[in-house]
Amino acid sequence: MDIVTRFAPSPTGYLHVGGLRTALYNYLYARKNKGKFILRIEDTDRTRYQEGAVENLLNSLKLMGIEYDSGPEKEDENGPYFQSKRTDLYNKEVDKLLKDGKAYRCFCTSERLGKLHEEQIKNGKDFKYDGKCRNISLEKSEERAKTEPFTIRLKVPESGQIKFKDKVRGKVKIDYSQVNDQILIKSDGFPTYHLANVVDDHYMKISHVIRGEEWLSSLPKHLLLYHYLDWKPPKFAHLPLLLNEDRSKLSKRQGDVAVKDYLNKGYLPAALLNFLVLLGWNPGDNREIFSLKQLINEFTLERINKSGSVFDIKKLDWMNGQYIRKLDDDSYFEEARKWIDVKNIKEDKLNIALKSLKPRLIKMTDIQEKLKLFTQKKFKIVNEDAKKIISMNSTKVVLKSYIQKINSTDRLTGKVFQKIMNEIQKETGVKGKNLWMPIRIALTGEMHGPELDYIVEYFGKEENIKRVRKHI
RNA sequence: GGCGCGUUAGUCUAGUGGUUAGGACGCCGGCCUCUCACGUCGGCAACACGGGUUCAACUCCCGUACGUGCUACCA
Repeated sequence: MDIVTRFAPSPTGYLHVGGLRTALYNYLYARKNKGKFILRIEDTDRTRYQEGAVENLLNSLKLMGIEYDSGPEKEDENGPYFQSKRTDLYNKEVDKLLKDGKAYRCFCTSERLGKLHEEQIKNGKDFKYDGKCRNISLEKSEERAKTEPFTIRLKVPESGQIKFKDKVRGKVKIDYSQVNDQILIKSDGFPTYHLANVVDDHYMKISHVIRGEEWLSSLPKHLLLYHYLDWKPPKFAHLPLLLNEDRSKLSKRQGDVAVKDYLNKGYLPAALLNFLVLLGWNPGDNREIFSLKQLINEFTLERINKSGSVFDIKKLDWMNGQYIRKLDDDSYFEEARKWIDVKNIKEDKLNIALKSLKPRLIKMTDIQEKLKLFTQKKFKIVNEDAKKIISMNSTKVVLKSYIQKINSTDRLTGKVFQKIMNEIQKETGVKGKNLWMPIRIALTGEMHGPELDYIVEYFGKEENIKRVRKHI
């Protein structure tokens, strides 16, 4: 069987990290099995549609490196890939259902439905449609349809139960008595998710539906639709939810959920992907760092787990740091430049500073702030300990000797600096903190920071002398 | 309320009847001729509870609790 998967978001805002993970799993499964990965836009709810949402979705996916084979801007014979452009198809199929008595027109007003719902809540009953229009004859229904507004509902068996297998959950069974006569076509003529989804998945030849757990409860409706239409249903895999820290469903309230937010904050796409793939899936051994290519190789549906996972930003931070350090220097320099705004610094000089920062970054947005240590022209020593150290007697001795020694070198590199410090230690007998800290403080004003090699080399001979002289 | 699904450390997870319950993040500590970070080494920390089944249950069954999803003319 040919493997075809799909990601089917609705254009109601930005791409959500949970959506990204769903897209990723679908993508990985398709690529792993040399199948196709499709993007379909589910825009049947005109009230929730947001301008620019589709462009945003496409753009986010692109930035994350997830490429689809068919979809918007990649239309082919199975398209169009916007549900709003496929209404004829849905109507054709629902007509069949109507004729076969598998669906029926419902003329109930939303007022009546609202009242019904209220009563059911009050009486503690199941919240279901009461079937008032269920047995209107087809002829009468056709007649009334000419003058009255209506919806079309799925005729769900009144008793019995449905059993099915989910690739993630295993065997699941649900009583039909629990399943509502779902509306298939809304009074505005547009289909609901349930109808459109099944029809599209069938005609787009989807072999595996990999989607969020929130759909598990409505799977009976979908399966029933496949059965009524005499179609072979695809395989299903319902993914565990992504959760907030308090274990509720991941939401905007408790932090960022848009993929763009994370990108803007300086998380690398590869790191975000790597982090997300591990929320609900594992390779079966202790490895944690994976490139997209490796993931394609390793991914299996069988290793997706059942329980929801908390989106732990601390681990994302760690992983992003890993990815930054893993970058080779040239790619790192190139990436870093996107995140900083510096003027009048020569490239190789800037690179020295950047390199010293590389092991210290969590997010790319950290760079600008950390770079200040190098770019600031003036500073005051505010730390009390630093003041103490800089005014010690041994400090004067060390600094004097330091100036003397760098005066007689032509180029002050990190290596030369190490040699000089060695000599100073031997000559003055000062060592450890008392030897090194004076240089650091004189150069930066701080007690903490990157390795001195880089700082010394960055400033060069003249600037070293200038800064150190002030403290003798 | 009903129904579905889930439950190994604070978090992500490995584990499929007999293990000193493994790894990762975080946290704590040692080391890395200055600091902080990186790295490295080590440490703390978990099978929700109660019944079964079995010579033996984290593992199988039932129940309870808790969490979560659905119960829309939203997806």
